[in-house]
Amino acid sequence: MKMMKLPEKTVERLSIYRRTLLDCLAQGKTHIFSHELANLHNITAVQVRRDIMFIGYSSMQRKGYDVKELIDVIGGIIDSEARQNVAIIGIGNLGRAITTYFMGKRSKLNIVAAFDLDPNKIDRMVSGVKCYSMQNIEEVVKEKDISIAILTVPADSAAGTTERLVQAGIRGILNFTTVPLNVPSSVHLEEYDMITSLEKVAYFVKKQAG
Amino acid sequence: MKMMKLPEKTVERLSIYRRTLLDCLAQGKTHIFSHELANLHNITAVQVRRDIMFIGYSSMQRKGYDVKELIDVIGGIIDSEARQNVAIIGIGNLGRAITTYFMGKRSKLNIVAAFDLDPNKIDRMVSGVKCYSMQNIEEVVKEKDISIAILTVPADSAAGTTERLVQAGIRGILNFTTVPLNVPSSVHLEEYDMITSLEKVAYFVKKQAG
DNA sequence: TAGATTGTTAATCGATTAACAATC
DNA sequence: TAGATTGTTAATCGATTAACAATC
Repeated sequence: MKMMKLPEKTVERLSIYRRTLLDCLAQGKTHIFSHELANLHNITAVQVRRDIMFIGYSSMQRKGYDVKELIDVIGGIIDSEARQNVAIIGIGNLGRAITTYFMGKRSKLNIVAAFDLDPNKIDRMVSGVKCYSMQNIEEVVKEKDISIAILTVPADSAAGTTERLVQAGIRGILNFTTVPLNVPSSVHLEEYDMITSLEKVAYFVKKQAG
Repeated sequence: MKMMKLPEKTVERLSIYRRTLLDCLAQGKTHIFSHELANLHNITAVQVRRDIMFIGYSSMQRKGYDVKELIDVIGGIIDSEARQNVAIIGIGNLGRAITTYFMGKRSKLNIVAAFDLDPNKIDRMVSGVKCYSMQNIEEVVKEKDISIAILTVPADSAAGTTERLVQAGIRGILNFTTVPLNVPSSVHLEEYDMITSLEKVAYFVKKQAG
């Protein structure tokens, strides 16, 4: 069955629902109503139902959604069938924070390599991941079949490193640098800018002061 | 002059434009066309012009926007007149990464305190910021007039800590934990979820594989 | 049944883009 | 002038919400 393209926001929420559902399961909860799931995320029950409609899941009874089934259905939609290998590019404070965060959490996404310039890190394990030299990006990406890169390098090397990742055949990049990147449309790019987030909070806090 | 409410996305882009413009200024560029600014961010020139229209700035000549003036106008819109004090709650890898990132960068936003449970950090400087005990959140927030909190604590203490921050009178929270938070509407909440971002990249990478 | 809940269509809201007159 | 650029209105697109029939 070929799946229709999901709205971006729905994909994001499905990822979040799944984690909440896993918590519910761990607590022994077998069914959950749309309004319960909605309250846990400060959104409306209609939105939850619409998202679930998109993935074609139905609850059958009026007892709410079956937690276990829903977890599996979401997994079937957003997970890849095969494992997807991930690399951290730049294993400084941020790189280590992200790595520590993910290690052992998700089954289909595996952080299989880190890259850095620091000779003290190269060829060692850092936060549980083998660190390679930046010089070997191309080889290691191919050798380990890495399709996704998390970019946590200093701003001045962001553009150059991205160029090399694209050349090496990476398919998706999650960019934590404050440099806007240019990639071909065949590479999926997700950018997160901490400074913007903080300035945004500051702006809305100021506004309220009115 | 009372400023009209800006769209959220416009606020985000203004923050990004400003940093690009500061780079341009540093490179001695005095004027910039809408299409140049657009190309630097992979967006359209129309969008840039519309954002600039929102803040009521005009270029006067057909020589593009005056870089310096535009920086100032954006600052006048998104910055607070007074300084805004920021605290990092939880100064682990992520907290340190963020702190290092911001230190000395922005003039109106100041990270003035960190909080942690680790006795080795309390009452010391960590990444250039004084670290206080979590037990003293309420006092220090008031004493130092902290209006914004960056939440980088472990998931299991996220909800409790948020409760205390709200009680202490915080006005805005930037949440990096994977726990969705509940705050009164008077507190501006911005959430960033790394796991969702990575799962989203993975989903779209998979899709392309078709 | 009456009440709670779901799934879905239509309406609304917000953000982006197309189109174009005005300006230098 | 002709060409490039801007500022702005109208049209489009995408996401959320309101409304409601169907189900248990």
